[in-house]
Amino acid sequence: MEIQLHIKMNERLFLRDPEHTELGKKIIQNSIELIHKNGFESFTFKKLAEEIESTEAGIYRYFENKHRLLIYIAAWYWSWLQYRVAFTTNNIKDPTAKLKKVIQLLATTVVDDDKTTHVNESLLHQIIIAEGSKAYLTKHVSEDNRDQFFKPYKDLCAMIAEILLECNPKYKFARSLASTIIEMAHFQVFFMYNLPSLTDFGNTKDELKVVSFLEDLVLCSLRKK
Amino acid sequence: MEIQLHIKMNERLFLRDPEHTELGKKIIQNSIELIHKNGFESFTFKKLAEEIESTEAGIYRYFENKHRLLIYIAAWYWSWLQYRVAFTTNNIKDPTAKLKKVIQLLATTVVDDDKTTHVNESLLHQIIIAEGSKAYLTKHVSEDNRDQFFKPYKDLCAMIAEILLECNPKYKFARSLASTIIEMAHFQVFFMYNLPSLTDFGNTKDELKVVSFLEDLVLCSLRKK
DNA sequence: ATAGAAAGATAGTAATACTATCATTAAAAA
DNA sequence: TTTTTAATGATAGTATTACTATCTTTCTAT
Repeated sequence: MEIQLHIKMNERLFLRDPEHTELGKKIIQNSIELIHKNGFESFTFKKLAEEIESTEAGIYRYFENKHRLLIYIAAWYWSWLQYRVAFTTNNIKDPTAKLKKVIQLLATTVVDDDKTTHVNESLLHQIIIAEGSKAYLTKHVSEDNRDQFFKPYKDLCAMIAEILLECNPKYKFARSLASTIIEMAHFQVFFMYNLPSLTDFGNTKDELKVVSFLEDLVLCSLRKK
Repeated sequence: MEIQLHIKMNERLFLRDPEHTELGKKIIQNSIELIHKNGFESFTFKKLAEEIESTEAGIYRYFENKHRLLIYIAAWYWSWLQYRVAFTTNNIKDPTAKLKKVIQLLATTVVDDDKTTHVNESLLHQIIIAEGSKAYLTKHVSEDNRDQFFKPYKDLCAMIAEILLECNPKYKFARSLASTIIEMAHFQVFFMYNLPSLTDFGNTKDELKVVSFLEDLVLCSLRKK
């Protein structure tokens, strides 16, 4: 049995749908690899074109600019995570157990998922840790938000907030705690590897310790007082 | 009585010390204004030169590139915050009270401090919220870290971690919680204004609610179990 | 009076971030 | 089978960015 996972993306994110063509898929796949390798700042459509043996102009037919492409792959990532959260927590009754699953999904290394051929989820996860915030840390966030570019992120946040409220319906900051979990699952891992003294896990580099920290943080907050 | 506050900066951050000359001070002051106005992405040394009626080449005598300048002003900000934390919490015995002060300093709007003439702290605070992470979210973090560029941030984090340990010496994640407080004090404010559904404060836009959230988060975690 | 440091003026280069145009190929519709 | 259309390739060109280099002028400390 072969199952293909297809994520329907916001059409305003691209000029031509990259999922529909070979070149499009190559663009996604190779931009993930290039951004992972050299970072978003030094990533250019020219370099990408050389990598896939196409032309710069060809890539501009798919994406307005490299920032849109970043938003695209970030949105894809958040959609995919939401699917994984839904899948993983399905049939689990205990909201605390659900929460633990979610934290683990967010903070630990991803293994490449064969259900999507042209996306290397492992690299993507690392990209989002290091570059994801740049998708919204711009002067045009609000416009981009109006165009619904961040809907997948916001949906995931809302989903986690619901689980938090299942744990404790009286908790007052469900959304903020949800976005804190998401951001910190990534930042603490980034810090652990790159600025270790900002964490308590620098010597072991063990992602499971980030999980412990977040579990402790969240479960304490939700405990009824 | 006039008191001047001077922050000694890491010398590797600049080519010529901007605090020592008129042009240097103008560079700092106006780059803060320009980055605040148009964002870091669209900020260039050319535009800055026009603004201060100097030349691009002149600015390159002070900073290697605009990213170094960003690190510089971020480092200045973190040093300044550390000073404020030390000043504000001085003579307070109760560690919980200290903590509350710290959270407030981090999350609420800054009023321009006359002790420093060439830095508009209010704008600076807003810049760091929106652009601060870009200082370290790069492929060359580790090198920059080796050059001690993030020392002020790490010192502040360590200082907050100490207060956390005063509250509860058995708490296991003091550094990670400290960096979480710092990051979230900024991100939650950013989200509140720009992606409100990621928070619980979108309708009121009240920074004090971010303070409440963080206080709740931190104090729960530190409570002895 | 003069040496040295800082700033101004100007020029130039390679790379980036695009836009435009025209030809070619491949697949789908008539 | 022909015709249309969609996608791609090839090439060129522009404005801006991110620098480096050089030479002159101004100011200031000795």
